[in-house]
Amino acid sequence: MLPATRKRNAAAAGIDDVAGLAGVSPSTVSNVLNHPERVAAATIDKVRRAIDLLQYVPNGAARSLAAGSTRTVGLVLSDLGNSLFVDIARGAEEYADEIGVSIILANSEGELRREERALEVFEQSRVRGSLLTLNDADHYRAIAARPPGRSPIVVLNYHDVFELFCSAYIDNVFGGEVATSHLLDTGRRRLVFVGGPDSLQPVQDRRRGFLRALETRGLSPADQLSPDWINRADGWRVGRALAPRILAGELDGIVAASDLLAAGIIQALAEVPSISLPEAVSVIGYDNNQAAWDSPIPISTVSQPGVALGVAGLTLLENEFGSDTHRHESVRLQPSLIPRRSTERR
Amino acid sequence: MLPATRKRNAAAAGIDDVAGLAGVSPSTVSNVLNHPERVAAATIDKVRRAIDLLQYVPNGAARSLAAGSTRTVGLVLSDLGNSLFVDIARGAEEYADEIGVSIILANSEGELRREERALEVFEQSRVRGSLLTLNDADHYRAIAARPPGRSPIVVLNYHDVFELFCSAYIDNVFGGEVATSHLLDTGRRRLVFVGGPDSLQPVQDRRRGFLRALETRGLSPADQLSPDWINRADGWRVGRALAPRILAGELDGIVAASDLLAAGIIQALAEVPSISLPEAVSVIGYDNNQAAWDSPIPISTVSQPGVALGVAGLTLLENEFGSDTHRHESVRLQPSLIPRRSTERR
DNA sequence: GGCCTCGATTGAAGCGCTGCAAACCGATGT
DNA sequence: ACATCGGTTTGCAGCGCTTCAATCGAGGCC
Repeated sequence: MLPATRKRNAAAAGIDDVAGLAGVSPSTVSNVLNHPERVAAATIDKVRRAIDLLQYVPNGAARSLAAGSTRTVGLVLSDLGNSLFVDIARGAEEYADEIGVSIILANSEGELRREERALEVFEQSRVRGSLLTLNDADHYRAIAARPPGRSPIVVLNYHDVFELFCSAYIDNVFGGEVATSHLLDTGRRRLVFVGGPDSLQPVQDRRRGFLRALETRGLSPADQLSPDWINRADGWRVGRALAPRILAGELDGIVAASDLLAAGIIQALAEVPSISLPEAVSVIGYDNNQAAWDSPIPISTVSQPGVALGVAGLTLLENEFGSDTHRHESVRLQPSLIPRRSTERR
Repeated sequence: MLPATRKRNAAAAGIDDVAGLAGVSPSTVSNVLNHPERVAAATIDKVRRAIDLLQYVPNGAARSLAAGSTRTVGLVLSDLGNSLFVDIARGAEEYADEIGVSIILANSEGELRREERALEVFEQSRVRGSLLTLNDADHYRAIAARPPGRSPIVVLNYHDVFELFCSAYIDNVFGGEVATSHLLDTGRRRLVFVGGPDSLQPVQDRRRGFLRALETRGLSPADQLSPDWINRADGWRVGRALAPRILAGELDGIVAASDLLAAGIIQALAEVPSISLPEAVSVIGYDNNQAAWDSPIPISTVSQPGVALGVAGLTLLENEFGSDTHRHESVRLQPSLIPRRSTERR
């Protein structure tokens, strides 16, 4: 390893130093930290003062070793570029703060290898448990096949139908339905769904929601398009292709599987002077991204409760951690409609 | 297909169990893990087999307690929504992997309170040191005023002129210069800079680079605009305002302080049929965001070496950790030009 | 053969903290 | 006056691992 050059601070204060200064025993200092209710108010004061004075920072390693458990949970995020995951982190962190837990993050880039490695690192640091965002069934299977971990895992943003884990996810079918119903409610009838590929479970679900909403009212889709991906450029191409059909009156509403897609479509349509939005055609996106509100024509969208997802995940984890007789459960969260100008009634 | 039940391991194997199974002493197991060069090859084999068999996961808390140091470093990111920071994380993680260190992330949302809290959590887990991305001078001052930490901090994406810390940052003045020179090189002469507010140090620097590039060639700016912020919507407004001036031939090149800004400008201009890009006007952005390549007219941009920044930061940290006689240093990284269609020669 | 050397292995001593049971103490009840 | 009783405080025994000095054993050498 490294040569013995390990002293930065002359000597970091330990619990004994604090105890000495405060004139109590180390145990009492420990109690102040962990079970303040057992300690007399005056003593707490003395000890706190000593802690401040010495700038004592308890050694987490020693704490968790002695206590046999941590107050840390791991969170593996699969795409830091996606605001949904950032929201999940935000929610989990917020709630963690509340219950006095700390969160450590890891970024898997959606790669299975890194998901596994992150879980390993977490297990080494003896987290209480881990939250893991998952995208597709293959990863799910791989994770489930891991040797039974020491600490519970809660799966986020993926519906674990087998209930091998606790899971929390967002109801994308419902989201698609909500988006579609909104267009129907504002008087549109000739709707097209834009989104692909269907190998992405959320996209597939949104499409299913779209179809279900129409079916419920005895309508059928004007069309369904599956661009290669769901980015702005794909939307732009779709928009170009759709423009003539809009002018021909073939369709009056577009349900896009993502805000980027919707933004691209709107952008393409804006370049056609004879099409004015939202009169000629309503467009709704999905995700409540920056792209949606930060657009010349603010885009209606379906907002995913990422923050709530984070909170729900952590809650599940804490439950599982507490009980011995635990049955895995799934929590389903509902997305919500955010109407903006792009779907205003004409 | 999948095991229907998972139960937690009754008792996780410890180093003694491994030692027992392998028929050696716990010390030897420890040596296999930490100083394999001291152990006979045959013994290593035996021990490794036992470890696998028992699925032994060493207890990190105990390790770092006994060893007195960790192989973990903390990384505080100020904006997970910005791909630069995600790249920094990627770079740091990559290099960390290489040198056998693990990274724990925290998300500060650019809030000082959370930056401080994250550093505290890191210190409790006795990281080797922390990487901290900073935005503005106030935070820098607050962090510098903290009681001298036990572990070194390296500041990222902020030029610490006082050298209170090691720092690694990207040369935004140079970036602005490169962007501007590119427009000049492609025959544009009447350039305008768009970006604000100047309280963001990077924006200010980019503007300075813009001015410097012009000055070098004895030119002066056609104009400088300072929208409230640097998002797409701001760009869109700027674009609307600029359109008539472009038609009037007042300007033929736009240097935007961010890709979102550039994308907004281009979007606004695209709606004016008589302006065609990039013939009428060249636009260059900054950041190499998705917004830049994923645009109907791919946007030239200046790419920031986020990955390299992460690597540089971790390198600085490791240096500081190793040596006793350490002098803080700053590493400056150069951004690079990515020419795309939006600045093609007319 | 006895002695020395050197790589490989081991036992014991903590790392800094927490949990627990035991100890303490002033107050209360009889 | 003495036993009792909560609320507080304390001493002690580890938590699971690493480290370091001590030990072991197999050659090598005179």
